[in-house]
Amino acid sequence: MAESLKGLKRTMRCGEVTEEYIGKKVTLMGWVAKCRNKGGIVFVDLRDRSGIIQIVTESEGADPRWGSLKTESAIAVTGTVEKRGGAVNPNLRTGTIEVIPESLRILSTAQTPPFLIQDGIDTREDLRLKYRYLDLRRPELQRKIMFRSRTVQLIRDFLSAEGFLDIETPSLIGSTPEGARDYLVPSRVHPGNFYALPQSPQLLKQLLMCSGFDRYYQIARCFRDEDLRADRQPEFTQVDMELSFVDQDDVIDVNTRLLQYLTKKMPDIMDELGFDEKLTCGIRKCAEEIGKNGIGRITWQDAMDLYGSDKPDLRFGMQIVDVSENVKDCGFGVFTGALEAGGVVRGINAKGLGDMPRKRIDKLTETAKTYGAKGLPYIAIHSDGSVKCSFAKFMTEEQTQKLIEAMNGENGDLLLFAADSFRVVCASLGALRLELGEELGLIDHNEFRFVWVVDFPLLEWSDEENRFMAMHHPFTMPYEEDWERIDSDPGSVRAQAYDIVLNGTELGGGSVRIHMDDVQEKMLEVLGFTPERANEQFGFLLTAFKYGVPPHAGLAYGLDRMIMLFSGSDSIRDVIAFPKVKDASDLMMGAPSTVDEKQLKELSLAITKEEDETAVQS
RNA sequence: GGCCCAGUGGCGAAGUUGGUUAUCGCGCCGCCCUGUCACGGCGGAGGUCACGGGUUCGAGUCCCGUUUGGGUCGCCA
Repeated sequence: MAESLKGLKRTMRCGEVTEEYIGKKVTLMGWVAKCRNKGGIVFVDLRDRSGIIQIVTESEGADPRWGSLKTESAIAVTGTVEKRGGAVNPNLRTGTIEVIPESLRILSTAQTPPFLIQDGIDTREDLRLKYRYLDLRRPELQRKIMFRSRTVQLIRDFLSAEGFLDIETPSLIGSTPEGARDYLVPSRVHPGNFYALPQSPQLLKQLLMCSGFDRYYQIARCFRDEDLRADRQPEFTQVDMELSFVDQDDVIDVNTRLLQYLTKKMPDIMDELGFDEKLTCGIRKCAEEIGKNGIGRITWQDAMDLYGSDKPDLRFGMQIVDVSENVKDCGFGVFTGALEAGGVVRGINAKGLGDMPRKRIDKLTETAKTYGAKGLPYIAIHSDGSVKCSFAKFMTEEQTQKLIEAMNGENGDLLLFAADSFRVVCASLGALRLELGEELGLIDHNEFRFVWVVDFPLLEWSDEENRFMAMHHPFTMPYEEDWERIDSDPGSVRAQAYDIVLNGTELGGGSVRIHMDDVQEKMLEVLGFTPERANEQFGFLLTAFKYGVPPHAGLAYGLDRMIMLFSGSDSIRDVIAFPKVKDASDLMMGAPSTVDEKQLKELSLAITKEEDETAVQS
């Protein structure tokens, strides 16, 4: 059935054939996307990664197999390019030409695929992932994967021109239990000992700074054994970089220029690959904006206060308003109670939703509750001017009116409030803001809005651990002027840490690192490390820092997220060739799986009975 | 670990308060068609309604459990 390639050379890809080739002989190879057999004449759409071209055969003397080709078979065609004899197809790049074949080779006949190889299909994700190699044939995914490759090349071009060195760091490293759960790899030669796969090359890149490679970057695979999300895979790729003898502004500057470069270059690539014009246009607009004005900065505190999030979506307003002052003397216990407990009372104004039905408000309440709010007090100002306040009986007419004024409430507005700890209020109002912004159509999905979020807190209190934890990581440099409060008020110390945020998604983050040993020692002490444990875990780094460490700082992007956002994808899985599903398994390869008893023995591992039974069952 | 959503021929969906032979579109197979490109026409095959149990005279439909996938909270320094 299958024929060989012997004596044939592909001359170009399908989409690369242009009118210039009219009259010339070409050899094309690809997949049968569609076969339209009209009886006396057969049209075959031949597809490869570059696009589709039409092959036309008339019955007189043509290979009869043209009329009965199986879709998705791999074929080779030699023939002559001609101007179309019939109507042109304006939807196709090769729509004015076609190929009249001389010879056909069926390189491999395809079975009927389990789903259609087309854009816009609505097939179950698990089926698509089981046959990922077929799903990847769809033009939509082809475009995204090729866009990813081209973007990585742009990143390399830019960083290389800026003097960054691409240096690889190992994947088998020591485990550092701070932060995310590690993926562990058992050692055969050291029974009972384990490597960890890197969560990021953090410590290694800092050591490269000690070695004098003052500008480093790496497209680095990272691993975190945590639950998945639409924008989170257990195995993902970072664009990781570190610079010596620089401060925060230097890092932000070079990265702003990187993003300017990328957004400027991307649209042409996307046009070439056939992306949606609106999306490309959105990126062009963004490039123009940040090319002229750079990328704005917002402090972590402002981001939290105004948007309830450390990754604010700036594509729309609906800012959070603090009304603590306005309600501190009212009769509503929920408000006053929260204030007495050291919390805050804040609200958002959903313009135009004042007539929202009660059921929908209940749904919003559920959203607020997911984020820890105990309820959702609201004032609905109906379009006829009548006011429905869910806590009216605790308020005087005057107090309610003042509250409405403070919220800039007008007829037809819905005012939603949260009264709780700062954290809960931010989380719930921030989530409501996003939900309502979407509902009100305030978010333009072809718009791209960057922002640098700066001045993160150095530490974050953990109830679970009952201690302060590093918000970024334990090597993050505090602001000098805040450092004196490290004992008296550790929570108020700000860090020289920064995130780059795009449309409400954290694209990347970084910090200036501590290069002074007294600060580092104190930091580890505050984090609850005994000198012994610190030495055990980071001893190599602390020692290295004793031999002349340059001041250094860096940043790492989530490459998958970056590609996801710029390609207009809803899920990170669309821009990763072989992604994993929610429970971190691979539906195509069937990983993870059980292994031979022999392999376990070599690794000095034993599976406990209970898990063994589960393994046998599956 | 919690919560929410979904699973009906190969694919996507419909299926009413539980009621005869489970419906439609795409795909697939056969025949016809010389300018199609979402080709068209005629005909056909293809279903343990995710799995297990229960309620009922009767379950795709109701209940319980399981499972698979998605979203999300926790988690992700």
